[in-house]
This record gives sequence, C-alpha cells and structure tokens, in this order.
Amino acid sequence: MKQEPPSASGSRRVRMAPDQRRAHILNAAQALFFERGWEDVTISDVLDAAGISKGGFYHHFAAKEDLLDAIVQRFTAEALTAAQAARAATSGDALARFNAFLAASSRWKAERGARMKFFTDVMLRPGNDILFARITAAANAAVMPVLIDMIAQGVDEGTFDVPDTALVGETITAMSQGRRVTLSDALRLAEGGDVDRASDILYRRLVAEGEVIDRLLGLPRGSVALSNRREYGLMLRAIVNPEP
Amino acid sequence: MKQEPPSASGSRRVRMAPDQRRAHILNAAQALFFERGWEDVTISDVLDAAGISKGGFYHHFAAKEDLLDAIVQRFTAEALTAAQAARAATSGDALARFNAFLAASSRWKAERGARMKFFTDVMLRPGNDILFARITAAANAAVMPVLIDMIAQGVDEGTFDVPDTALVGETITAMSQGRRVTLSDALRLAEGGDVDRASDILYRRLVAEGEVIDRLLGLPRGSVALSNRREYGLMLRAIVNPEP
DNA sequence: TCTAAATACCGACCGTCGGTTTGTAATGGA
DNA sequence: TCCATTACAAACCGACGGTCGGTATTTAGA
Repeated sequence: MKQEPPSASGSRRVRMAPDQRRAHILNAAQALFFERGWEDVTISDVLDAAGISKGGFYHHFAAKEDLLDAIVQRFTAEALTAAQAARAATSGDALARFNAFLAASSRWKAERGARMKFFTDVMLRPGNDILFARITAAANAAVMPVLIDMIAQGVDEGTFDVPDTALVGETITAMSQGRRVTLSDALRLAEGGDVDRASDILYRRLVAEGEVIDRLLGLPRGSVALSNRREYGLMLRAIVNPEP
Repeated sequence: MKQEPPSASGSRRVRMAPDQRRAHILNAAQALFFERGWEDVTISDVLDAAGISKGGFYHHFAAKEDLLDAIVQRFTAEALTAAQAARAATSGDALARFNAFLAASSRWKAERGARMKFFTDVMLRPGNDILFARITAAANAAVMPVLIDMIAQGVDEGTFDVPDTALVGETITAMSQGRRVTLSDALRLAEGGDVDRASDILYRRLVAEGEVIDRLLGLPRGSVALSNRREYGLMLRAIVNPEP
C-alpha cells in the first residue's frame, strides 16, 4: 500500500530515549486516568496529552492494559520501598516499632495525598473504583509480607498474641481499606468548609481502628496509636487550599 | 432508508411479556458473564444466547451496564432476604443468635456455590474480578445493616463488647471477603483430587476467622463457631463430582 | 367488530475504540 | 559512508456498543 508523503508542515518528529518516552507517556496517562477514570480515557486522549502518535505509543506499550500495569507497578514499588524503609527506621520492642511503622505509613499516605491529589482524584470520582482497587490491591499485596513479618516478630518476642499471623495482617489491611469511605466523607466536608468536623470524623475512625488492632494483636486497649490525626488534618487543609 | 423485507425463512418473531423477556435475557447474560467474564462477552453473544435481536434487547435494556446492574440487584435482593430470614429464625442470647446467623449464611453460600457453580465460575476465572467485586460489594452493603444490628443488640444485651459497632461489622465482612482466596486454593486442590486436604485448609481458615471475631466482639476464645466445615466440605464434593 | 394507538421486536447501519500495518526519519556502529 | 536498527507517523482495520427506521402483534376505544 502506498502512503501519502508526510505533509510538509506535519508534526515534528521528536526522538527520546525509550525510558524517558515511556515515563513521559505514563505520566500523561496517569494524570488522565486519575482525573477521568480508566474507561473514560481513550488511547487517543493519551496520545494527545503525551504528544505522540499511535504507532509511537504502541512501540512502547503493547496494550492499554499495559498502562495500568505500569502505573500499578510504579505505585507498588514506591509503597514497598517506603514500607521497608519505614520498618528499618524503627527501634524498641515490637509494639513501639509497630506504632512507628504505622505512623510512617500514614505520614506517607497523607503527604502523598496532599501532594498529588491522589486521594481526591482517584477516590472521590465514581468510576475510578477499578483503578483504585487495582492499585491498592497490588500495593497492599506487596507490603503485606512486611506487615506480617512485623507481627511475627512481635509474636516471637512475646509482645503480641494473635490467632493467626497472616489472617491478622490481612484483616488489619482490609479494615484500613475501609478508611477510604470515611476519608471520602471527610474530604467532602472539608471542601465544604467544615475542616474541623472533617478532622474529627477522621480522628474517631482512627481511634476505633487502633482499638480493633489492639484486640487483634492481643494488646491492652490504647496500645496501638493510630490516632496521628495531625497528618491527615494537614492533608485535608493542604487539599482544601493548595499551596505551590 | 429503505429496508429489505424480512427474509421469508427469517427468524421467528416471538412475543413475550416484558418481565419474562427481561428475566429470560438476564438469565442468558448471567450464565455467559459467569462463564467468560464481563468484558469477554459481547452484546451479540447475549443476543444469540437469548435468541433476540439487537433492537429487541435495547427495548428492554438501555445499555450493557444495565445487565450488570440488574444481575447485581438480583443477587443483592436474594442475599438480603436470606439474611433477614436467617436472622429472624434465630433465638437465644446474642452469641447463640450470632452463631446461628453465621451458620445460616455459610450454608446459603455453600449450597448456592454447589448448585450454580457460582464460586467456581465467578471466582476462579481471572478477569471476573470486576464482576465478583461488584456483586459482593453490593450484597455485603445490603446485608451490612443486618449484621450491625445484630452486633448492636448484643452490645445492648451486654453479651458483646466492641470498640465501634459499625467498624467491627465492616471488619468482619472485610475479613471474610479474604476467604475467597483460600476457597479458591481449596477448590483447585479439590479438583486435583485432594479433597481432604482442601477441606482441612478451609477448616483452619474458618477456625482462625472465628477467633478473630471472638476478639472483635470481646468474647472468650472459641465463642464464635464459624467452623462448620461440613457445609463447605459438601460444597467441595458437590463441585468436584456434580450430581443431577 | 373495526380501527388506531401502543408496544414488542427486527436488523441494517453508525461512530468510536483498541490495535495493526506500512512506511519513514533519525541514530549509531562498522 | 553505508546500513541496520530504532523511534516514530499515520492510514487503516475489525469489532464493539448503541441507534434508528421500520414491521408485526397486541390492546383499547368507539
């Protein structure tokens, strides 16, 4: 098949190193997906946003699904290294280390939420459920061994007492997952101006989660301090009135 | 636009009452979706299976998504009435009623799994995650009030002692959700012939879940008896060698 | 009982989407 | 300098979800 010669004033042909191009496309795609959801963003949209042709795109990605996989992988890798770093930075007995780990985790999530509006964009929009589910599922699965290992060490140490290490780890993660709904409500409240009430709702949820974890780990009430609402409070404010 | 006269030996024109037709289409669609997943089943497939034309289909359903909604709704309604019935059939103190409720629940799930291969078809196939997620999410959300109400009654009665009623309810549901993975493993084992080991794995999981719920409800270990492995054992066998 | 409105249904057609193919300009090593 | 490889462009394709004009059957009103 013959092909028209490229129109003289046609698009510029910009060459990039494969890694750079991939990252470039990925960034554009991620922003679009977070904003409008997986299904509502077409390959053409990504093409326009990234300033590349279809052929160029499919030279770097095999399918639309590959974009999702890559985004998920990026998040997973980040979450895992952050979790490992957080864990390595802990000291003291199992409970102290566990608390420090949880604090670092929520600090990470909160700052991430404030900086890139991950939570607002991904969580609030309906239709982004699939996206959110895949990302968190993968990230949680990656981080799970770290969590379970911490619990196991606590058991060995005699600080924790659990029915089943793996199940308790999964339960903690699964329960924390539900925080998304509370966070979503709080965000709506905060955007409506009622930041204090929003913080309060979040705080109560965190306290309750802490008490549940106490029980799961066989600890006296109040041992696990998940109640670092400061971080989430800061995040709420950062989202409500964003700063450069 | 002129249209060809319908070919003489063309498709028969069968008229049905709207409700019947809807249900008919829905059944065909559900079977296909459970078998091959949401994305891999086209409207045309449903058309062929249901023996209806495109125009006929879109006379009863506004979009493909409507099929999902309808299926989800059907399941939700079934689950809710079953849960309410199970709850109404209980007696005794809160713990006894709770145990009876759990037993009825798993009996319902197990028999359902055995009868219509819901679990095998929907859960094992990769790609059916979306389908499974939407169905269980809706069903759980519908049943949640029943669960929470039972817990609240136990608290009022003084039998239970929980940090936060709603959170505990959600946690129990979320944890039970994870059983899907264990069930999936067990199913694979059972289909490989090792039914005993499969039952055993399931049993251990159920015992652990029971102990977790004990703690969540502030009960002594062994209070909650989730360990009715008989039901699941029967289900496993029913799936492995199905009977007419 | 005749007729007209309502409605269940048909199937060709359409726009869009994800993905493929064919062709070309830039790059770098020999 | 040549040429193989790479990075990209753009025309193209089949399939999909959905629409639309039209037809057959039932139902309601007189």
